[in-house]
Amino acid sequence: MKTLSVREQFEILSQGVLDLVTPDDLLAKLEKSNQTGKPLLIKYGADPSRPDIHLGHAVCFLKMRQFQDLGHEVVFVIGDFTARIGDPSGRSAVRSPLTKEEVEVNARTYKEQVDKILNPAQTRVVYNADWLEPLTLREVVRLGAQFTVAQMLERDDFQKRFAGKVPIYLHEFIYALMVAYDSVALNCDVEMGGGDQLFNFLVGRDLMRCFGQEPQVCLTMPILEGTDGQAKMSKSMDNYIGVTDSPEQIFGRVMSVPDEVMGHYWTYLNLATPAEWARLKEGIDREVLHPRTVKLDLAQRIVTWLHSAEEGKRRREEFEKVFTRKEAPSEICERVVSLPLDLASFLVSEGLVESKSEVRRLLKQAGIRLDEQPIPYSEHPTLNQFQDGAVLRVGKKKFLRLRKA
RNA sequence: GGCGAGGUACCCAAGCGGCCAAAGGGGUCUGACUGUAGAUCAGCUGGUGUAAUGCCUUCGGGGGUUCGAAUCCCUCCCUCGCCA
Repeated sequence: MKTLSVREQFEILSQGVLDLVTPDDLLAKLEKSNQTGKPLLIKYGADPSRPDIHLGHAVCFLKMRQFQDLGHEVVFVIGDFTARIGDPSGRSAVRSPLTKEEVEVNARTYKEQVDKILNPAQTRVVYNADWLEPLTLREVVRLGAQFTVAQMLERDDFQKRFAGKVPIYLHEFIYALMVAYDSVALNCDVEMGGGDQLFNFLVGRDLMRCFGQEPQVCLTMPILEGTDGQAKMSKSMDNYIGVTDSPEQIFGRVMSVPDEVMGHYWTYLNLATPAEWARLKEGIDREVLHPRTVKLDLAQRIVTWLHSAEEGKRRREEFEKVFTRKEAPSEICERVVSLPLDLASFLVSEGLVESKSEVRRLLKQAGIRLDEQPIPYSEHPTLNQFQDGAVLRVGKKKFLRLRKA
């Protein structure tokens, strides 16, 4: 397809991947597609109970986009079957089952976000309940007969939990089989996901063989660290940057990423080639480039990508204004208030602070300011006067402009 | 089915009749320093507030003993392990 040779396609597609099982299979599939003119089917399993897409997902989507640009087709498998059953194993969160309607709403939200990165014309959405629901117990048991418990326990996650005496539920094995069966149902060519999915993908590969299909290529991408630089990016860790977050949020969150993982953001998100990043890194190490500047560039690039060049520039200026020069942001929510103002109740009702006790705590620690002057602690903090347009600031990031009635 | 070990706040984990809103660590948050990074230091970390040895909620659920229970008893639920 297009003007690129199979070899060139392969080079592009295999760049930056974490696992590729196997390179030869991918080459063969590309070759076949090239000859028959039939696009490859790229599968991606989406969890409809978590419709928020963040930069961690984007690492995969960008790779999928490359496939699309080479003429291939992406299929999102919405895991509505499992979502509608619910997952009782979650120790922390009790994942309650979703209704059909909720799944549909989430799937639509999902698609909208995905369209920011992928080409909608080459993106298909399917629901796995369509083929999982009709399976009989007989068929499920037969699927189970293809694998041994020892094979299942090979999965890193299971192994750790088993060793750590953390419960592993039987249905988790079954879920792994179902993900694999999705691949059979679709007869897909490539399955894509994060590095932690490799095991599931390999199960799919084996299962396809059992069904006499050409086994899928398993392609995983490196996991992007969250803004804490530690755990992988995820909503539950609250260390994520959503693709639909506001430009301001995105910019701020990127700036809070530790320097050590900044390179991953640059390279995993295709904002720099490894060579380009190496050059930036060298500049930082030789102290000709300030790491902050490199991060500002990064934040600007990401905002530009997910919003617009104009926003990117604006956000950068705004950031420098607020945090480098410590000025108030140019856009602040305004509230008309009347005096005297019960500060604690006001801050809580405005949602700036969780509770009145916290207001007290913040006051004690000089964390609430009026026009950059810390408000002194008192048991019943009351504002008796202020200049019209004065700026109330809570911590580093929350601002509110006060207007007189 | 039998035996044993467990279930404590956002997470890990101590406590095992009152001084327990519950040690310690991690994380969050605030302040200093700074580059809204990291490191470091200091502080905070259930709510309410006539400010207090007060009240309400919180030590798996329910019930009981007691002036008083995270702590003792009963019962139920759940997890882990060993043996069947």
